[in-house]
Amino acid sequence: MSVARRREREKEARREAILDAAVRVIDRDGVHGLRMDEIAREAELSKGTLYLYFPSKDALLAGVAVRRMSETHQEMQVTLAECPNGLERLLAFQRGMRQHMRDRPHVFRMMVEWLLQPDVDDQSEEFAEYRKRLQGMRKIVLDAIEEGRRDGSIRADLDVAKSGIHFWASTLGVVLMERVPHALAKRFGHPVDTAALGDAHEDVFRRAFAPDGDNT
Amino acid sequence: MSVARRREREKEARREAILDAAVRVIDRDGVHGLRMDEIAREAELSKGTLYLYFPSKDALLAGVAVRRMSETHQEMQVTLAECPNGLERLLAFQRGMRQHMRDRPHVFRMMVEWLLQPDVDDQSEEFAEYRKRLQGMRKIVLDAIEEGRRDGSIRADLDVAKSGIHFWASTLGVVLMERVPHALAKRFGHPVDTAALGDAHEDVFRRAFAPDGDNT
DNA sequence: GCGGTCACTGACCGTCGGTCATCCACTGAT
DNA sequence: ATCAGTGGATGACCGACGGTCAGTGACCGC
Repeated sequence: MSVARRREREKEARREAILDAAVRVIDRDGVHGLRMDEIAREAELSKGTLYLYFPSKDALLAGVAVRRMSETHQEMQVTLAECPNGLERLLAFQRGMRQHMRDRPHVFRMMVEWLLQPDVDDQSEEFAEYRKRLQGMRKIVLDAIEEGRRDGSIRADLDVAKSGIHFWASTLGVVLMERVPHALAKRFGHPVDTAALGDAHEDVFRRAFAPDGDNT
Repeated sequence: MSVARRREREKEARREAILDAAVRVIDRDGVHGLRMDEIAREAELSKGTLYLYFPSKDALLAGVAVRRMSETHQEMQVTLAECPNGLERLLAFQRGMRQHMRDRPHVFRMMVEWLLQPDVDDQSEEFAEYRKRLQGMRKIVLDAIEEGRRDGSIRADLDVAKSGIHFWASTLGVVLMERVPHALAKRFGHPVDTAALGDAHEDVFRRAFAPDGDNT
């Protein structure tokens, strides 16, 4: 009775093919204005079929996001392992996040955009997986701060949870502004030096987290 | 020939009435899922009429945003004037922004959401006005840093433009996360202490911007 | 009172996420 | 070989929503 197994394999393959198609469309046309019909066409399937594999557009996008999170996570493990202490690891994490957003601007922009939407479909399995990955990311931050406190690279009087969530929040802000230079220019009326953002970000947290009397 | 003048007055009044209606709808139902039909119904006008006064939904929202920016700006002038130095003014500005977002969660959330949209209609007069207000806000930040450098409350070796844009970016991140506790909880799988964000934010910049050797 | 203007209306359009009646290829039992 | 049953795939269709425009009527100057 290997038919059932083959069916299952094919089903999984098709699911992956749909995600592949979605990534191609996103990389080609951007996330903005991403249409299910377009993904269907790229995957050479009908739109209805997409809904056999994903309960909603949000779920499909969550599937794409999970892939990207997974890639980032893997790439970062190497870099993070090389860091001499907690503070450096924290800063490397933030650099890694920003780097990855630069590599896949559309995909990451998508992740951020629907992160802000209040009514995202969060009931899907895909979303549950996405949540898991995100928790993993967050754990990296918390662990790095914790370790930095132990190895002396970060002030011992810092509240880990508090600083962690704030580091996460401000990094989100930096990434957002780095990734929308065009929108920024529209709003501020002239180009903005987004390249400086990363520098400033790192410098600020280096100083804010350094033990007292250590302002290198 | 006062007819023309009266017409103009009435036109302005209707425009304001539409904005009033929009604000009421937003305050009642939230920005999410805001429909032009709903604004029209609230204003006791037909949808077509809205488009006689605003070229697009984005423009109408920009009109609402301008109102809010104006309110914030006014309220903040008082507080800012009382600050003893540049650093305190900078921090007061950030507190003011966060405070206002707390008072008008829906409206401010809207501003942020379509700030992230790449294809917002930015050709309208309303948007131009919005841009002007935003530049005003940004100027407060830059001036505060500049003044802080002069009065010694902020490190003299800071690059004003660089630090300014970063302060703006990270404040944006903090505000975003403060304002979406529900979405945060969804993603992190448990409630997040957003109240701590403001504290941490202030603490970080106090330390990062303080002159060397001054870690109070 | 009459032609012209102007604000206003609401039925209608195009787009897009999502649904469902239907079809068709394949399977396994007879 | 045949055929009922299964399940994957289809695409026409729906409803929601931003935006449009031909038509209406109130008011104005003449």
